[in-house]
Amino acid sequence: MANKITSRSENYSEWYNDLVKAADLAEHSSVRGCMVIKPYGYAIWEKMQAQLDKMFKETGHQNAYFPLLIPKSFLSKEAQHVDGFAKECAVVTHHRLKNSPDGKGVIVDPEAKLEEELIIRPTSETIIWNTYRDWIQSYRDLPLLINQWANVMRWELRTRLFLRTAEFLWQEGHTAHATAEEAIAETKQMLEVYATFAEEFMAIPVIKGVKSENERFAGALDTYCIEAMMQDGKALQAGTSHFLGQNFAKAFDVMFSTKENKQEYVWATSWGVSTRLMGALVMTHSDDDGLVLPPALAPIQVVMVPIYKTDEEYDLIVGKLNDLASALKIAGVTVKVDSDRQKKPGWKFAEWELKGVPVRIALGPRDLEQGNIEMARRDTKEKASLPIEGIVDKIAREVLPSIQSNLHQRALEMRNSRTYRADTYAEFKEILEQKGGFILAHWDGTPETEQKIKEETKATIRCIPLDSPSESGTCIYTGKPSERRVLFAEAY
RNA sequence: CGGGGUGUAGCGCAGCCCGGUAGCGCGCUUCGUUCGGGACGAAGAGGUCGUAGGUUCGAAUCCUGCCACCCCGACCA
Repeated sequence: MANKITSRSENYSEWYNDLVKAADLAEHSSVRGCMVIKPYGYAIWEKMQAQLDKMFKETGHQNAYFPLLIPKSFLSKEAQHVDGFAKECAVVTHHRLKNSPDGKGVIVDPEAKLEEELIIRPTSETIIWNTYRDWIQSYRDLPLLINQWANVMRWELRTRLFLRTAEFLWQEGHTAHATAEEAIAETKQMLEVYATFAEEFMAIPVIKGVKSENERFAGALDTYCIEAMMQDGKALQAGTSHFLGQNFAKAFDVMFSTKENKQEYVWATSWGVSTRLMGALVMTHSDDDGLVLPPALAPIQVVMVPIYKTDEEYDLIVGKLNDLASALKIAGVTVKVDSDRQKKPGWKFAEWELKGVPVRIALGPRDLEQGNIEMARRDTKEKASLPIEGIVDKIAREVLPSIQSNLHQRALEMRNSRTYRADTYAEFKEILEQKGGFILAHWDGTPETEQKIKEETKATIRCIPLDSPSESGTCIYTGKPSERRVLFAEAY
């Protein structure tokens, strides 16, 4: 094996790092905490972007772009917001370099100090709401539905490829509305968009819910989220949608005239998903042999490997594969014919498995004689010899959709088998220590109790699931009354 | 921010304890043979040993400072 991957059972975290590098998704850069997203990884991100962008536009949003740099004073206008982000901001203080006196390299020119420092955006609420003040005068300007694809920077003390990097790529939607009801509806709508995207395209089952006060976005009245379970039983927040109330409108003085010509503050939402979704994709489906990609997001859905000995055979077989590839492309399938003559078939099989290509086709003289072709599925590792006749249709209509739904099903079963109900604190702790996973339990609704549980067990409330039925019970920690179970887990 | 680790060829590492002018595997280049699960042979190319200073006739190796990155923990809207 050229690229050896630590097995999941041996060390899940090492497996993840090995896999991200071996599958050529990303690598560490020479900048602390910042990664280089490699072409294959970026291609997956582009597929995600394309789909999400389409869904945003279908729900009436437009893209725009705001500055990377935010004046320091903006950040402090919303008190909770600055509290949440102050500790992880990169700050621009100067605008010029000059040759150092000793002639070795350059230094920051002390004379080029900025009047006001600029913050590299950790998120764009402040710069955007400062801009919205000029864009919104009347109820006729509302709703304002904007999305931005951008990079942001949060000076994280501990980083991990895709899951938590100092700089990451994301989209952030920022909308403005005339009423609270409309803003709340928008918040929920975007949560649905994220959930649909996760389930149908990423094949990741998610739990929709509301964050507790402790976990809420800094400056939001409510944070809605989707939570997914990774293979090690830990939770990963896969997307958030915030109802911001009038907090930012008040901080940035964004008012509009109603039909009755009264001045009112605007209601806001923001919502985002990031390259962290790449980490979720890896940790939901992949195995010890490498990446496993859902067809909907695979940059290459079908790879074809020719088997041959002579030049004549090579020409014949690659020609045949090219024909099949053309037919598949017409059927809407993305294909690569791996016609590299330097690499042997065995090498290619291993390589494309590592990269998670959903379907692999191999064609050799033996198959050709019998009118057959070998097809292998990445999800189940099944290999089958099938008639060439009808193979295009079978792959496009049957196999790829089947892989997509199988991955989702498998992930759902994994999650279900590791979701528990706990009625006592002892039970709760035992599940966390011995099994890990999601725990549905009663909670008294106070931040203090949540904090205590977190300190003692590392588990936090991932969300209050939207679909959790009301059920009276008592808090596992304090014994106080509770009306519904909430979702606890250790989180990434 | 606390603890640990690592910086030597594109990548992964050995050499350091015990100082003598740098080596292995993969990859790369050329040629030939191979090709149904990570082929083989031959010939090549490639290194300011993180950095600054010190000790010494001589430093990748010993000493001191600095820098960077990684891992574990705390933190993480």
